[in-house]
Amino acid sequence: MNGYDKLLHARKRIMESITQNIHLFGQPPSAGRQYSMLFFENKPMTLDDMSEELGMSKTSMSTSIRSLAESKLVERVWERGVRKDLYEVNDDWYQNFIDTFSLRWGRSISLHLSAIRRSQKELNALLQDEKTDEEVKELAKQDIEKLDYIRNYYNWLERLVDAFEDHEIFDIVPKNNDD
Amino acid sequence: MNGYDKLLHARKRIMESITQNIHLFGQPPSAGRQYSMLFFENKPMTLDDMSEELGMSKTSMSTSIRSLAESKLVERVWERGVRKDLYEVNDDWYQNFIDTFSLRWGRSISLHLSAIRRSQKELNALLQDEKTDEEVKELAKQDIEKLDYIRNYYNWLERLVDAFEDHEIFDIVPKNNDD
DNA sequence: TAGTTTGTACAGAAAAAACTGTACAAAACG
DNA sequence: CGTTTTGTACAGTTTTTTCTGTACAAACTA
Repeated sequence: MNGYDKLLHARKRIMESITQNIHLFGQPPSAGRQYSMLFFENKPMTLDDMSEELGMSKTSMSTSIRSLAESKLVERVWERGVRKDLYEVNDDWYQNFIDTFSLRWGRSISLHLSAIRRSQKELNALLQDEKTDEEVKELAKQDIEKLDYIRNYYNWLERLVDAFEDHEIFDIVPKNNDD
Repeated sequence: MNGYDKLLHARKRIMESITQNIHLFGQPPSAGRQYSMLFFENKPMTLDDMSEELGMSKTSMSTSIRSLAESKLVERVWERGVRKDLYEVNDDWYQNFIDTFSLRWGRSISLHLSAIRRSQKELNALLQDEKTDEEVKELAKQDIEKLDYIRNYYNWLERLVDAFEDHEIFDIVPKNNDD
């Protein structure tokens, strides 16, 4: 095995590692191969480049690169004289992590909080209503308590997301570690 | 609609919200229905209870409850005189979040770090070797630099996971918020 | 303007994940 | 000890996701 092959071998290990974990960023497998290829490629690539390099359809490249771009894992770049779309990796992995984290959990948080608000309103109405059975009232009380708990949890999660987004998190877990 | 139906309606909204987001905990949809049912049920349930209540196969209940238990989202409890396995939700949602977070990212971290270590070793060997082409050496240098960057990132992520696991995170994002 | 080139919409194929039903081993019971 | 109950392994089915190939609209070129 010559030097260049050894280099490729070392790269390939990392590429597979990335590919196997891209699902943590909500990306399909092909996006993982694509991302890891772009990571080692030192210049921006076109859809046709990627298609050829990975031996996959151009359609597939198009959809997965869009998914990667929406999650800000890759970026479109412009180069004079080049008509095709060019893409390269967004190389701030810390920010990538933060963006993905807020996106994934943020959706869940707002969905839950609005559901909780509505249900608590209904349950409170049930408590106020004198026509409601005592047993049902008892259950409603229990449910309201449970919803109070998870509402507090989601509030915490919301503040956690904020702490990531405004980089407060780096105060307790700093980036720089020279070990 | 009578009082009890209204209660169930309010519950159902929350249950669907939970079901739709259970994938964030790496759980299949059926586990979501199961979990949310257990959440409102005020006593532990057996596989047969769940199967009947959800109208799903017992096999399905068995596999998804195991998945939930492995992620510590539910717990097996014991009750005298009851032969069947009984399950109830683990109601510390903060800890659930932390456990899932560490599990999901922890796997990725150790996988990546070991891949990086190996590849960096190979690339360094390539640099030392006088038989290696200059061009290849140049590429190797670039790759080592890239791997240094992501190694630092994964070290950060590892410390982040630690900060969650030992609850340091509650220092900057405290649980108690009485709004 | 006509002729290319380029990205993506859409329909269908292939692969993966989720779920079901049967069968059976292990445990509990009497 | 034999009988019954209980959870799960496994094979097969359904559903969902991922990927491909064709077709076409928009953008660029000359």
